[in-house]
Amino acid sequence: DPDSAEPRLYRLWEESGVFAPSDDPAAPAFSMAIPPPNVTGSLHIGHALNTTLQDVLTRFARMRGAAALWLPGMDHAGIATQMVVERQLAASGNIGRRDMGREAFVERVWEWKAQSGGTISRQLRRLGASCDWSRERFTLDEGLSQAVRKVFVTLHRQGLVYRDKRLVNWDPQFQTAISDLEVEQREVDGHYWHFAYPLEDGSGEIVVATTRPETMLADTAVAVHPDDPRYQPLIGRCVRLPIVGRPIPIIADDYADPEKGSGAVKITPAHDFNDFKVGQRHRLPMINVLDPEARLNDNAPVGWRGLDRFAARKKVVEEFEALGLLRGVEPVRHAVPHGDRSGVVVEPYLTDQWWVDAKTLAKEAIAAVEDGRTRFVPQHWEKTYFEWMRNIEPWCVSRQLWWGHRIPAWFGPDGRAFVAETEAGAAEAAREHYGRDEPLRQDEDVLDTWFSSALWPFSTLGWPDKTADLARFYPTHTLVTGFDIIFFWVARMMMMGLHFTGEAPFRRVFINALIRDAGGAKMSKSKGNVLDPLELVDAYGADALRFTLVAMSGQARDIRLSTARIEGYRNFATKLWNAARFCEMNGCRPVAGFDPGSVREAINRWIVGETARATGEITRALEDCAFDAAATAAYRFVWNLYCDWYLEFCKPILQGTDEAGKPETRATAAWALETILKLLHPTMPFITEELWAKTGQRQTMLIVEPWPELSEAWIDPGVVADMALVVGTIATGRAVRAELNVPVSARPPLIVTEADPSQRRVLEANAAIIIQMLRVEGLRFDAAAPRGAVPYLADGAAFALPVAEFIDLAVERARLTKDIAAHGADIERTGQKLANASFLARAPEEVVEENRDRLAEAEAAKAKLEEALARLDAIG
RNA sequence: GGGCGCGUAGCUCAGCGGGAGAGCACUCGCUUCACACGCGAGGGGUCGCUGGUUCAAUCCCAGCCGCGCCCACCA
Repeated sequence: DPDSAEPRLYRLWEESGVFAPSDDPAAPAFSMAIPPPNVTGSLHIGHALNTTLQDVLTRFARMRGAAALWLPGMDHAGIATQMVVERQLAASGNIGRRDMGREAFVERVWEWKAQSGGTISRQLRRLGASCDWSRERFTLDEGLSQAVRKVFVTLHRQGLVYRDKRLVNWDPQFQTAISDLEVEQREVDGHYWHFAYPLEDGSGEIVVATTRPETMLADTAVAVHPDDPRYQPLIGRCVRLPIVGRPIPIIADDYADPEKGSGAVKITPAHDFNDFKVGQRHRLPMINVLDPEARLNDNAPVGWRGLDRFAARKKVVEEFEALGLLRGVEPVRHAVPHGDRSGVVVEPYLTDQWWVDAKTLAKEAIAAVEDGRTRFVPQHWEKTYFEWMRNIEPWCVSRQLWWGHRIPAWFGPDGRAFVAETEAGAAEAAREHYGRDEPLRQDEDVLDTWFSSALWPFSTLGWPDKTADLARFYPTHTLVTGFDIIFFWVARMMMMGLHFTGEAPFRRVFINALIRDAGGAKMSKSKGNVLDPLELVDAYGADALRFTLVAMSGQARDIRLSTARIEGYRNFATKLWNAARFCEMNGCRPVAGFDPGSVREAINRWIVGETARATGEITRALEDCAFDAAATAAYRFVWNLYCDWYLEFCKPILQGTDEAGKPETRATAAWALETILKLLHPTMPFITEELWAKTGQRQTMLIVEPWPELSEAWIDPGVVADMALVVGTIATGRAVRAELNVPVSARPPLIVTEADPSQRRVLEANAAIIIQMLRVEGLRFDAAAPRGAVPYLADGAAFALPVAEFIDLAVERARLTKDIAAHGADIERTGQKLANASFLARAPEEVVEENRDRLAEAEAAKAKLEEALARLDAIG
């Protein structure tokens, strides 16, 4: 019962301190920093996937003897959190943040953080996350704040952080600058309006087009292409800007595209990124006509001031129409930039902001991936990373918000900025500069949330102090995260990590998929297709959810999650439980000092080898982050090999009267089960830990048991071949019975009509197994099958089941004919291949050999079946 | 416009140079003493299309068709 067991087991782990890395100096370090969730958020299914994969890697590393540290923490998520709290204030009818004032508002956010901040960590615990809570960090805690200040000041001193007045993406809702990455293009319906601007001397007009008529109030030029013959005579002359009345020049610039519209384009340097560059080239005035809320400001004509941008748009169009200068309008569907959080249209806006010289920092971050210091898995994500990094733009890091790291810059009376880690440091610098004490005012702005996130892998380990943790656990081993934050986060951690520590912050980046609903749609609250991980845990258990997420975590970029799949893996957990129960009921308990390499019994030697094989597969898969392969290998081994075959093989021995074979088989079954529990533990920690305790006297918990390292030399090819014959005899025999509708209750003898001496030995040795599993009455060796016995072939041996009384001759004839035809087709194809001279000449010898064997086997089988069919015809 | 990825069984996906696999769904038979969340047996696929490379192509290359995502684009 996972409901009660899971929390109990989690408490046991947590209280015993096993989540903290071992301090054994001999243990190699393995570390990961969690992608810190939003402190006021709650866990969604994407977190569940991300968390599960990290936990699998952590538990795997821990069991392999590493000092495994998975460091948890939360992000203050500046704009997102501020938004939530502002909404709460609005909803509760409280005064807004501006009326509250900065201090009161920030206090309010801290209150909210205290109240909701525990949600995520509780949810992570429910999933079984084995992170070291004693090292939990928060991006706004004192240590990390110190790291942030240190980084900002250092970068500033190095000229990599600077203040600049230029266009930013301005979010009028939050009234802050946002970075390019926080801008989301949305397709919307709009219009192209064609406006005529009269030449200043009244000798004509020039037509420009725009989708944002209100910006014309800030136009400072009209540009045409220098080679455009239509406009040659106009270059250097002026138009009189309607409504405003300002004369503005007609300039020549390559930016104007003669193919587009009239070939002339209005230039609004303060409100358009392209126009800004044109304005810089031509030293045009930059007139900002908007206020922070995107209303017209005092640079707009009297009578227009205070008007909202969209109202202004309408009014400009009306005005042009009234002036007889509207030359056309056409509808257009186009992409318009929106704030990703606010959802409102953002405006290019001219302000002073702090910038990070990302281009310079990117150089080493690119090199580190190029030379493999950091690898992406799947590797193709490197291309995405390179693409962005090689075209990176300066990063605007200041935000006009209140929730976040206050920028460590103080302004003097003349506006000069003094950047220092402390106010005292800034004051000292100011004193030095001015020659006396001057009043300083700290920058009101805070840093982009991602600025502190960029430091996460080393700031959480104590940087800038030279802590023991930093020395031991940095760089981290693997980062597990989603592709949606490669730019926001991964790239920036690479830049900052390399710049400040000289080492890439992680050796490997595993990019996990995005979870969609069963139909492939993105999960969203509005669509109502959200699967809440906690509800799934309640319904199926954390292990089943975890196994599902791991099993579905291939290299594809999305996962379509359905509850049917989770149900399937819940059944797997039940299967495991029942296998353990079987062992318990049959006295299979771990034996101290048991040596798997020394077992004698064929079935036991076989399962020992298969266990070693599965262990190797799973280990390699986990090493490579091939999570789905690991899950599939484990699933198949447990269900289709251990349960379906091995435990069935054990029954005749364990439930028989002969005591001689029992001890070894019990010990082997228990050992294999124990190994299974270990192999499954990273993925299904709860049920395996529970079964670990239930199936033996344990000194330690499974979570700290050593990972199995089994010799693949235990895979004995002879035993594998022998058991293949036993399996084939049973499986094919069952198929024959089923096809011919032989009742389950019928117990014919099994007659072995052809078997070479070694096969005969194997069949005799495993007779009890065959008798029980094929439900036959006995095993006889007799070259002459009785009349009406049904023949079948398995692994080169021939068998007959005397079930004449149940046979429908037509059905049996059809069965034989179908098999003969199949062999015939095989013979033809293989024969053709072997008749091809270039195949014989160029294909590797073992491939040719394989085909010769195939041909011989098919021919022999076909001959035998034809013989049987002839006998049948003789009867019928 | 630039980039990335995906088209394999009814559905969701593995496989990625030597006769196509899994889970779910479907059909048939089983209350067989671990398990009906089960056991056993089945049906079902010109591996998107067209060329090329190769003794051999689902797998490698090119082109095309279809789908998705990211970046840029408010003349």
